[in-house]
Amino acid sequence: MSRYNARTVEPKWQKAWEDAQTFLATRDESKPKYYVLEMFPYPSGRIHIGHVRNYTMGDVIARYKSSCGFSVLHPMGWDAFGMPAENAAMASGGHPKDWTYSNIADMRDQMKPLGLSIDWSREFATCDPEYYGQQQALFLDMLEAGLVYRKNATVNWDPVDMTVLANEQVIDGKGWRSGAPVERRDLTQWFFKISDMAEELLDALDGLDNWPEKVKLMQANWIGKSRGLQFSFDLTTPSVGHDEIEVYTTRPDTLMGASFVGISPDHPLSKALEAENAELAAFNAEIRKSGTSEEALERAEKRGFDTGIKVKHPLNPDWELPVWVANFILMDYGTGAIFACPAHDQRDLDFCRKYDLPVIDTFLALDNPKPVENEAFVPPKTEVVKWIDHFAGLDEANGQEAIDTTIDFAEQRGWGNGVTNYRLRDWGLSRQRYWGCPIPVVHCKACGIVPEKKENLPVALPDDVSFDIPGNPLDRHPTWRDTPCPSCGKPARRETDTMDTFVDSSWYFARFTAPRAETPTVMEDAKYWMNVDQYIGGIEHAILHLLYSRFFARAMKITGHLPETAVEPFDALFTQGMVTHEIYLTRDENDRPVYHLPEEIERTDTGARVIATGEPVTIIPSAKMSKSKKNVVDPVDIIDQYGADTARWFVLSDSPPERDVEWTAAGADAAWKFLGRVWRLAADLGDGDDTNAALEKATAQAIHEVTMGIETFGFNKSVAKLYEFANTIQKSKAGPGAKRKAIKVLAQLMSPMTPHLAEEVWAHLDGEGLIANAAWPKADPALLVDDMVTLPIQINGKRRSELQVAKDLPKEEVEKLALADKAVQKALAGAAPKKLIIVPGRIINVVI
RNA sequence: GCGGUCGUGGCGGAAUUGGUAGACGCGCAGCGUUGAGGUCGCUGUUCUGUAACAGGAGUGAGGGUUCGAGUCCCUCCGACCGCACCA
Repeated sequence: MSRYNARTVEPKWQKAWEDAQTFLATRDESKPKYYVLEMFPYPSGRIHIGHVRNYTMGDVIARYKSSCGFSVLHPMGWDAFGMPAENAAMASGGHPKDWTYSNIADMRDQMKPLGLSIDWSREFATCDPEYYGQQQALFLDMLEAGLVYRKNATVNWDPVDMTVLANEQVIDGKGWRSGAPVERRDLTQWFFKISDMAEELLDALDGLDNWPEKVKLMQANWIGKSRGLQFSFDLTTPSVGHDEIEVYTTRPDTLMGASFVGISPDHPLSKALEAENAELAAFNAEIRKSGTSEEALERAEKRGFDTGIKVKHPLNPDWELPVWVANFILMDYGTGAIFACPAHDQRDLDFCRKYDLPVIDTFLALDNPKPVENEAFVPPKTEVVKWIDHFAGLDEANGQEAIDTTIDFAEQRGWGNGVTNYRLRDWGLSRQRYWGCPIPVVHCKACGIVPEKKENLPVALPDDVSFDIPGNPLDRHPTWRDTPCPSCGKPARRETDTMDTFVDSSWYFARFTAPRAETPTVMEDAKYWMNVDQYIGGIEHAILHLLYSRFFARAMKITGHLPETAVEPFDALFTQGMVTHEIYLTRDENDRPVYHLPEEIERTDTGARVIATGEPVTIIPSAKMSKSKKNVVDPVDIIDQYGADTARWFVLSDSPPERDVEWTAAGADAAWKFLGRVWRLAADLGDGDDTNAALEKATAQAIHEVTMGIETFGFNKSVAKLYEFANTIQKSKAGPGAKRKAIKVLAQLMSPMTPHLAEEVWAHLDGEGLIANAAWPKADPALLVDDMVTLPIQINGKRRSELQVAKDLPKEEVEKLALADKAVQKALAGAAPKKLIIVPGRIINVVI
């Protein structure tokens, strides 16, 4: 008996596929197309077992769809711009370009042995000038279409390194390298007008039937549509050129509970007051010494500064409210000014308790009408509450009714307007960094901002740069930066900001349809291949990447680069879970954590211990893989040890694809053993004309269930069914002819998951051609129906017995049989049942 | 802080979407194969209980709806993802 040897078998079939160009995507108008895409990786240099899971899922779909007669596009590329390349250059010299391309080469070498059905002829990296040049062309078209503009925006500034910091580089309000407290700083930056499409991006979510509900919900919340009231508070005395403060509120119904008016430290009034109020200037300066992330702002302790200015309450001119500058008010949302109603907003309440401001209830709960103390009363907008003094005359009403009534009231009397607002802000794309796509514009003293001419694209990054000085090397590059104005020809300066890497990943899926074209896309190809039929990636991209891509697809339609039908570029989305691994932890003498590699520990009856020292180990299960925690599984090691099919089989087993899966050595071993068992089934098999009805029925059921599993992204269920089917074949007493037929189907059903083994089995059993090109098996529907069913009998909801009946036995007959059942007889003890529930084909419940 | 998700045996997980909880795999136990170990094959395996049945308990905790709840609703606890310059 020959042993299955993945090490020789896998490269053999990979070569066979390559020689036959099996996975080359061709635009074949005679066939339906299918576009499978997994989110492309960042070229860190090492593939991760999470990549293996992601790409294997896509590969299963791609191979399956191909077997079903589709012309499949399954491409791969690299999300290759970004900070890690620059960080590497700063840390250890070298050039981001060399670092990136060498990483790509390494990762490609690690990926190819997985045997993925990828059309590698379409591969590109976003840092290829051929790609980002087309991105620059897109940018210019978007600029012309009015989809891009400039405005001021706040960034994290490291005053020591003299550089802009990303949010992740700000740790506890300090720069990660310098340790200096960061400051907020205003810069003029480029923006995409995504907020203009807020309504459209929100509405269109309804049509995305094959997206996870949770992703749509997260996007809807992110867009954050709200209707509220915009109105002004008049200052009692005009101050620094301001005589009113315009506020936006989503709860105008609580206006009688107003306690103060709050403005953002960056509000124009606050900034104007700084000039004459040193104390406020100091306060604002202090507040600006925090990160710009929303999380940092919201979590910061509530702080405020009383400006001394007073405003009049719009409903009662005798009622004066103080104006405070408060750190939790965002200048980006609404008007950058609010009125605070502490009784019905926890943040406002915390603030008022801290600064001893009044708390006024405006409504009370019907069942528990207690005044607010230290917990704001914030009922759902659907809950009916009792109003204390509603100025528009409400008594008992729910929040939504109150809001609507109040807006109408204000509009009728002309002191306020109902306004629809969105939380979604415009997308700032400027980055003060080298390793990104240059923004193709020129700053000319005479002509202002001038787009680069398309024939001059790409505006390529210069290679002769260094990273030994902080800041953007483009900014200080002597020749690249200086360029003649495309309009007047006089000396001018290039824009030295580059684009956010989210731009690169917002249209790569479209580029894959014509990756070598001299325009961003080619309409014929885009029309044939778009949309992506199945997109697969991590849940961490649920909001930004997907929202930006949806925006870009619309922008590309407007600028003529995508057809109208492609404005929602991803027909179906699947978000897969992580691959996790246990962490092995001990503590050193100072109680600091010490992490151990799996090979450094051994299992004991009670847990595990360090082999070298015998020290007991704490095992943390299901942890995200991280180098520093020493729990990373390298796919290259797994492929060396077991082969790609084992790794592929494992990552599809056990966990549902949307959930995390824990990598275990024992699980990998089990996968490997199973593949060996399948090979042995086929290896010594004879031939014959014999048939076997039971095996044929099992085969039909396996085809049905495995296919359903793949169609519904239940790969773990397909895997379980394949185990069962293999067990059935193994235990079957059928002759070699019948078994041969069953095993060939088994190989086909396994081929999307373990393609190398499947080819080997197929070839061994004299299958025709490559299994990759064989048509997907079809189940005989007649073999899928059972004539008899087993009905469980419950007594008072507890299973007590069961009944074998013909599938179509009339209800009355089932009833008779159920009541005649021994367990039922015993429980009834001669009495009649209170109720008898019979769900045909499902269950019987006798209520006593 | 805000938004979203998840929680089932010793472990990973299944459950036709409100109808037999624990499929399938790991681990463990017993038996067989093997010179031994591993491999391989067979049998068993939620807990409790029993000689064996019977019986009882059971899906993070508590409550509710229902003939019937892992699944629906409410409260709480824990873990994870995102928060606009990480990709």
